[in-house]
Amino acid sequence: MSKKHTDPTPSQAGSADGPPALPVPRGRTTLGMVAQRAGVSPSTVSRILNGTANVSPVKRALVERTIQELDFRPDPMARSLAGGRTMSVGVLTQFIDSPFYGEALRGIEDQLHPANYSPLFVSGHWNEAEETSRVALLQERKVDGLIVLTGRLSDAALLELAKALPVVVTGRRLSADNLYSLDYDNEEGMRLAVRHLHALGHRQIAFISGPLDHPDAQARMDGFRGEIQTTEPGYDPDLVVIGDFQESGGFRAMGLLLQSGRLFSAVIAANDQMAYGARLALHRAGLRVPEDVSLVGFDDLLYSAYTLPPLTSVRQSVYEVGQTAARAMLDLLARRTPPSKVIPAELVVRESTRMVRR
Amino acid sequence: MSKKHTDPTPSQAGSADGPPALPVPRGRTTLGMVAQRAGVSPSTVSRILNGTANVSPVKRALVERTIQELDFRPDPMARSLAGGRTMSVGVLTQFIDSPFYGEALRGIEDQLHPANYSPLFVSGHWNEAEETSRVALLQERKVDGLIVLTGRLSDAALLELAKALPVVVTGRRLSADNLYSLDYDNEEGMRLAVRHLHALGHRQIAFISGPLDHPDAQARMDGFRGEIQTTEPGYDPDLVVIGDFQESGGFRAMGLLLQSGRLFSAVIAANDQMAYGARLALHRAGLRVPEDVSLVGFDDLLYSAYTLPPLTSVRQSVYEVGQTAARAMLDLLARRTPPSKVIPAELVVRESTRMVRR
DNA sequence: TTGTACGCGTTATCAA
DNA sequence: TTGATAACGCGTACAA
Repeated sequence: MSKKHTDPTPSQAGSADGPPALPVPRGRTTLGMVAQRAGVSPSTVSRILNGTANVSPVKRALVERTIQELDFRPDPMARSLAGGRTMSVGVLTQFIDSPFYGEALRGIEDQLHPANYSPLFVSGHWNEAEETSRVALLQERKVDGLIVLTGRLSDAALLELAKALPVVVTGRRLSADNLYSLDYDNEEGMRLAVRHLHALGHRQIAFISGPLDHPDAQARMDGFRGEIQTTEPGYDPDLVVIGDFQESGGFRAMGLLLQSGRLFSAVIAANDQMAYGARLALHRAGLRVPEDVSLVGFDDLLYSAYTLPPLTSVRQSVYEVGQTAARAMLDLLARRTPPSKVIPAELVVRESTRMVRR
Repeated sequence: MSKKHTDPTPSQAGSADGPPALPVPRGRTTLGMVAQRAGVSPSTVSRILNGTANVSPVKRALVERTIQELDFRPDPMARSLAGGRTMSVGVLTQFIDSPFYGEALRGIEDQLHPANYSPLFVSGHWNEAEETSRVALLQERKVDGLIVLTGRLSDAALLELAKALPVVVTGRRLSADNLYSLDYDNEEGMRLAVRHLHALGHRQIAFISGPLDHPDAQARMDGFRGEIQTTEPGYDPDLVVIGDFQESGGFRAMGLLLQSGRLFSAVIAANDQMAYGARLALHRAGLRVPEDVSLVGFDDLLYSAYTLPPLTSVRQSVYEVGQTAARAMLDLLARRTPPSKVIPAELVVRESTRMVRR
């Protein structure tokens, strides 16, 4: 009789006290209460919850009904303490408000939520030390898995992590047990851009690169260089300038290009943001896009369809990358082998490119 | 002698095995181990950690040193289970990749982290039911506090929540114990925009509103209407059209405006994204900005400085909103009263507006 | 000021 | 198949 929680007034929701009232943080139904009410032991309830062992169909049904009635949901914290899952997966991104990776976050969220997992977002700011400490934080929080969006962690560090928990990493080609890597095809995307311009008759193609210590930037640069080398005048280092993946960097880079006096009829920016900056610089210099120079971006941000002129850009659905990463994580978590999948790059031709002027 | 964890090999970090190796998830140092090593009771360690009671300076120093040596960090889960804090605060936003609220998330993150709190981001998608369920999820996860970025929860729901945990809301004017609300001044911002245009001689000013069931949209609409009513021709309902806060909606809205045959020399869009769409529609119609029509946006997104022409827009530092909200939360958590602060709106004049043509 | 003992809600081990 | 029982790591009455 001295039990603490007795008669836990089930389902008292939906009374007539106003609109969608928040489910009253009821005196917290516990697993023990369910067990008691169903007349079974706590272990049995736990087993049913986790599918840890076989339970007789009758008891299972009974317990499941009771769970419904009491609207019982296991406490993630208690679960974690006891060595179970936290139903959360850590997501290491670089800036929480990145227009590029942002879509990936949404993809992850959209996939994880229906599976009852919660993403835990942390930002590494493109700084290895910071990434390392954020990942440590995630481990403290006992995430069940870790999704790493590119970033600067070493392959070795990732491999090491994969020994402790399932890891999904994008922007890399790595192979290991408990580790799934998902590389989008930066090189191919860049090749597409070069070929497009080439087909339009452009021969002097300038390139605004991202910072080369940035994995995406390096890959895109490789793609550009590789493809351009197979064409007419070949690769010309004077036609490439390094930016910082920001609008301002693109602006400055274009300024440099213009100053250099080198001629070019087209420009590829390693990302859309730099393309925006470059476009403004061209405008300031009295040059029109695409009449005077063609411009190609990379990423196909949402805005790019609405810039003036609408920007031709290389698209690799980052949203899809996020979704795929999350699904792979779910697979890993369920001890299934995720299907390998490549996110294709695709060129979206709009109005910033046209046939070279003769 | 049958203790489980003995001699927990302290600080084995920084050996010569490669670059910034991840701090080996050591066999987890526990509070008990600290206590044992320092020769005090676990409770004493706990008290020092939480400042729960007075401890003699000598023991305190000793324990603190031991904590350093062992690199001990309390387990958030265990802490939560035992009724302590989780050192996490829930953040309800609407879309994790919103270009507008994204900056706020960064502001929150930047403030919370140094204080050792982790944000837990969830998205409500402008859907009251979803917001409610996400908040419930946050409560399950036992967040210490809750930051709500605008959204559709009722004031009543918020007030109810504030009884259970500290709450900070933006985009609202609410007052209650344990609740801090932070309203940015949409109305004033809109007034600024109208006055600017008016000063340039514009009299026929069209307005592209956001969806009116959206709090920000309503406030901005109110601001526009209020100010325009005090001027020359007054408020003309035919000159306002409802958009959806997206580029595409701005595009369509401008199309409608153009079709209507009504004359106007300037347009205000309730947010930058719609301004982008409107600008493209104007372009398609052969109208130039600002030569033929002046255009003003709202939010001053990062891109707006790089659009063609650079967009005149109303700025209210969302980053600052995030920071302020987070600081207020920290205050609430520490049982201090947050200073009331208003985030001022400011007009950033660029090149999309000019004197009306006569 | 300090220590002991218990409880938080769950999972895991071991018997039965 | 099921049920006790012991952790998990920490906070906190309560006692000393």
